[in-house]
Amino acid sequence: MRKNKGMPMEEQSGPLMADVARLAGVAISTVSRALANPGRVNEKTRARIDAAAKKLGYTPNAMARGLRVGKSNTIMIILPGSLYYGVSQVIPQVLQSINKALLQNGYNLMIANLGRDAESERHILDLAFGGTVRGAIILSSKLPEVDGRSLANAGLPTISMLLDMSDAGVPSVVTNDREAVRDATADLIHLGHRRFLYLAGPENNYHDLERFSGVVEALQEAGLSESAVVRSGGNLDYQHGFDIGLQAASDFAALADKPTAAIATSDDMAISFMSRVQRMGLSIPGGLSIVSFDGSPVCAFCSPPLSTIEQPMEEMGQMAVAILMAAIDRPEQKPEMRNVIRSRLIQRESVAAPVWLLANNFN
Amino acid sequence: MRKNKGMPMEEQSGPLMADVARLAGVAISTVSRALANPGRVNEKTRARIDAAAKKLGYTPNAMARGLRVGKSNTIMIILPGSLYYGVSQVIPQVLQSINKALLQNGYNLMIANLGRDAESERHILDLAFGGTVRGAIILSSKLPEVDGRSLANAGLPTISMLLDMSDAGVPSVVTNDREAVRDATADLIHLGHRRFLYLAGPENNYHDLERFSGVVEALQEAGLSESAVVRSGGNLDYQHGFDIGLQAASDFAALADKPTAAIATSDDMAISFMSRVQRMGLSIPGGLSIVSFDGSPVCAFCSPPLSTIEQPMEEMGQMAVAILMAAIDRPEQKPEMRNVIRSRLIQRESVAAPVWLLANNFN
DNA sequence: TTGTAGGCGTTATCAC
DNA sequence: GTGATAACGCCTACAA
Repeated sequence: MRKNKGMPMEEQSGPLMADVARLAGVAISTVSRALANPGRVNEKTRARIDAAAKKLGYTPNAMARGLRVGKSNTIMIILPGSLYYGVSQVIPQVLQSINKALLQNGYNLMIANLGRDAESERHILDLAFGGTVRGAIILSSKLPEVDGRSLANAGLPTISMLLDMSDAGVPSVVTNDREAVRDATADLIHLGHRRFLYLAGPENNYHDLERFSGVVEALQEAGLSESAVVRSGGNLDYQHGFDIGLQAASDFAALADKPTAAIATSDDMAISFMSRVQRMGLSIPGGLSIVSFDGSPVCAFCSPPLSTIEQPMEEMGQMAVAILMAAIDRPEQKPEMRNVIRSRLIQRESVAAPVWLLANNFN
Repeated sequence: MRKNKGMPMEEQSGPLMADVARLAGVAISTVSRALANPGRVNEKTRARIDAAAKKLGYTPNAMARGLRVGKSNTIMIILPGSLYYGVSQVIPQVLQSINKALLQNGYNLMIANLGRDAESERHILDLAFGGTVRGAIILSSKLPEVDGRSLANAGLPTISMLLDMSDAGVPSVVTNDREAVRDATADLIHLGHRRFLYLAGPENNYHDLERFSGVVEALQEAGLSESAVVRSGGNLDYQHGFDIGLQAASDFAALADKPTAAIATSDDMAISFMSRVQRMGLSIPGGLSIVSFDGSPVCAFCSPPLSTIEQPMEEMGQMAVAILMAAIDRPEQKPEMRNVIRSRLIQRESVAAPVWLLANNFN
């Protein structure tokens, strides 16, 4: 019989370490050692203990261990409340790769959604300050902060992914958006394009700033004016990519001096944009070239197949976890603040030289 | 100074309940009550305690509470290792809706991946038997089971989603796949189609069985033979939907007696299939009608826009959580074993009457 | 190499 | 209404 002073009514829980110890005829502490530190215990005792544990189907209680050692073994990933999930599979890929990498390090993954409400911030801070999690990977631009508490001073190892938060002191894993877009734009210029349409996500978002800068840099390098690019969008979230594309198609239709190339900042917007302008009678890439962003597999099956800049999510997830693990295990060692993974342009048939150049080939 | 007998070196942790008690000038137990059970404590004391807690930035330690009450407040979602993430956004939507619903009930969401390896099964069982999680939502057809332990007898409230596991005693939330496909097929028959191509996911998978049965039922009801449908695929995972579609296009090309309608069991396969057969010169829906499955938003922007059967993920997630909460809070009450949410066919331009019927309209 | 014992931070019971 | 106190299950410093 167990004692039951000060305890609530309880359904039967599984076997305890004490049960294993009794069956193996040793002290509890020996069981603990045998399980956690097999080297520090006699081989024969260890075998007896293992057998007993297996026989009872013993599983250590994670919360008791966590409380005792003052460390949890779960990591939280903070996803923006308005989660972007388009054709790009970014989120599932991130989750998959992070979870896999964490598992190999003995950690679990917990999901937290960061909305615009104080409630979701409070929840995340509870997770952080309540010792539930041991570290965080954040995919949102804002650090949770509400009534005095802030993730920034939770003493919680935190890594940012996709967005550069190194300014806020958070080590970040990002892609070279700007460079990739600059190169893609330079390619278009090289093909003869001189007038561009840029499809923007939410204005002033890190990605928008980076990617648009890439366009502008390419124009400057080619001696072209910034006025060579027309911006569309800026008021909708990436989540509404399809709507951005539709709006951009309207904008395009209304332009007197038509661009010959479009640069979309997500595959969603590229796809709906392309669909709509084709329906308007425009031919692609003949009448308009399109380059897009995200590297969604489905782009290969658009008509025409869509050129797109791929983001190596698998690699980014692995690196984020590696940096996080280092931050946990060796806190004294200052991590690299900005970690860049290279994007790759996947070239497909949505890009060609502009028609006027093909027609009168004298440039 | 804190005592430190038998304890490892420790970095400073946050304020404790004892600190709040000291600052408020009450006993620890009163603080505990004030925070968890505000009604059972004097209004003025409660206010003093709240103020003290806020001032110190106190956050209760979740593991200590969990250990004490013998219950955790996290739920795990078990995702298949070969995670299907195509254009359909099924997984992100599921996660989003489940997480949101759990949050409202005060629970956290933990991710677990169930691969084909014993290691991942062991990990999940550790979570279950180690008291880390309070319940599980499983999206995989196999219940983790390894060396004696099985999720089936972990005493862990478990709900299946997408797949019907009611046979295994697991309450399930599913869509009416079969019925939806039957109706869609009946529509095609009604339009005049008499010969069909069926694009299958992995053979004998629950979804494949259900959906193909739907096709066969419709044929039978119309007095047509089962030989009216040709199956393609069956050897690849849904994850490789694009490849299934490409293979189906080859199969289609090789058929002497061409089907006039195709039924795809995921949007991915429909999209790559359509892309490939169009490239072969086939016109859609003129030469071939296509109906697909998943309801991916991108289908609206295919050319032609793709008819697809939508799965209401949001609703399914909410129901799964509702049932899980009931299973946790009222274990004596037997839950409904099979919970069906209706799918909806989104009709678009990829479906039309077969050409021969349009041409000689005498049937 | 093994056993003893104290305590991680919280909550529930019991007594006042 | 409030305070003292004993657990929850495990780990580790220390003694043997």
